[in-house]
Amino acid sequence: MPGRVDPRWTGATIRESFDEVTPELRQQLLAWWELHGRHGIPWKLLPDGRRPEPGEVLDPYPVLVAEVMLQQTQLQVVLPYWQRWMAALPSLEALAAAAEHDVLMLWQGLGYYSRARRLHQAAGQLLAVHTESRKPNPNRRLSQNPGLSEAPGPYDPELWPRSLEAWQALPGLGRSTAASIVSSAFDQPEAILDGNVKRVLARLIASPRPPARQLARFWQLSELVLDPRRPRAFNQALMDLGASVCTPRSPSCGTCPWQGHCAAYAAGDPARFPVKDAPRTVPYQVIGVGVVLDGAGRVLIDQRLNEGLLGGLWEFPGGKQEEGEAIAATIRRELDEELAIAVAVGEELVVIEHAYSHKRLRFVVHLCTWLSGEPQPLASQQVRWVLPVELADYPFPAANARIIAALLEHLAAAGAA
DNA sequence: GACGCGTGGAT
DNA sequence: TATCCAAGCGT
Repeated sequence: MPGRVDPRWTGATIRESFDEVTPELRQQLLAWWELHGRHGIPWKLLPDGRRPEPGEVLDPYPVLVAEVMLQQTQLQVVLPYWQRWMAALPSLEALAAAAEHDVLMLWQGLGYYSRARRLHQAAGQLLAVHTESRKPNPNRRLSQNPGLSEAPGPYDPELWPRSLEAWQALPGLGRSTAASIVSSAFDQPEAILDGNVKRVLARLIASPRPPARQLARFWQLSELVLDPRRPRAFNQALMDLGASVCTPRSPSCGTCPWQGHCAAYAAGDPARFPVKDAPRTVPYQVIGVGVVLDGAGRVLIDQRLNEGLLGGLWEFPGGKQEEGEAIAATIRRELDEELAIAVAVGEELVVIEHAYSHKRLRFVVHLCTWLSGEPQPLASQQVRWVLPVELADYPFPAANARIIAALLEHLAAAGAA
């Protein structure tokens, strides 16, 4: 039954039901937020720079872009990417019309690249629905097409869904991102559940189990505490609290508006929450990489498949070193298997250690000379010979960006000699 | 429900 | 330096 908390959640200072303390929790958090919250986030302001009043609507497009960028990514990292994106693709129409290549260029360095491609798809879907609904349709009754008589807002209200379900149906948008969008843009009462909220709530109730194993209950709890009168402000306040006060390592409980209600604080060791599962050991692999040059000074790159790691980005070809295999042999074998070319492996260009979320790689990069075979995209979307100066026009993952830097240094040194 | 999926900031 | 972890989603 909604509106009632599992008795096991009740911590030392939460003796009755949550229903009785939620008004106080809301008031305390919002009062704290007015003084200490992050109020300058650009996509949460009106065009004139004012904060929106309760119920006032924001343009959903900047919010959509920001919320997808913010998935598993900190605010200060997102900000410059969002600024650059909005300058390049200032509208949903511009995004939908953009080439995927340009979308990935704007996302380069942010990570989780499927987000960019799915956001691109989502823009196309939103616009396709809109275009379809605008087509004259003799079978559609007028009453089925409301909105045409509504007063025009600062954005096209017909273009953007209001319901959580419609947003969540878009690629790359799950419940939390969809809820963030509708609560931010429309001030609708939908609960969110990101890392900040999980941590704050886990401490509030001193949850003995990892949030990931209690997702339904954490969603329910986020719904319970949400202030339905000021959902936009409340959700933002909850995240700000987690980001600035209820931090992972050493929370500043002395300044927390919820200290008096926090079961983890009452238990004496708030940093013990949220309880975590034991971390998985990440595999370690050595990758042989070939920077293949032809006689015209061009270098060979390929575009990765959309599925899997770094999908859609470009790279220098290579692959995993096998047991007992010399790295030069790895490079020759991989370029034969994946590109059907023969190369002579030359000097080592650079060695790069790089950690992903789920594996650690050591890239051993060698300059190579192309010998024979027209490169084939046997394990990639496409392959291309480009001049080194043209590498800046392709989206590369972070580790490959370091290879490019090393290559340009090498060429500059060779040219100067 | 577990796992794959990037990168950089903070400590 | 090593580790944690971030405005999560799709499969």
